[in-house]
Amino acid sequence: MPSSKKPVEKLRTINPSGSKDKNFFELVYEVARQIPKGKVTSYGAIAACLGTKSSARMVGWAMNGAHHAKLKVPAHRVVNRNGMLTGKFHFSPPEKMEQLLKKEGIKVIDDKIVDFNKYFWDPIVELGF
DNA sequence: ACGCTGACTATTA
DNA sequence: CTAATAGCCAGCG
Repeated sequence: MPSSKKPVEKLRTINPSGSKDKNFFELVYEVARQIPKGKVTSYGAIAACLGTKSSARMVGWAMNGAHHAKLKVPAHRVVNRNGMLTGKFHFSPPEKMEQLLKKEGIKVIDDKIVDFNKYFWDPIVELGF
């Protein structure tokens, strides 16, 4: 990953004529915002909620743009399937992610959430899917 | 226009 | 049990 460290502002340009792709990013942000404090979820869960469970990577990519999004998105509450903070290095200070999680009552050891299953928040279930 | 990379996940060896 | 591989889709050189 030597390259590809550019601002994702171009993400807004991906939509030529108001396709649904733009909506996809919006949906990701929306779902992420629904995550209650002290809870976490995975990229795959959000992807599945949107119907694109096979494209969990796109959710992660959406998070990339979440930082520049107008509305705040608790990206720190979104981790991978193992409960590991794989995206911590994408935060302003990488430590900010686990810092926020610990602040919300979630224990993080070695970049991994303790009792992940216990704090897991499934959008498919919680949002009524 | 082609190919590599990536905040993922599930499957196969 | 852990390691490698294959789908996934959009952005960038």
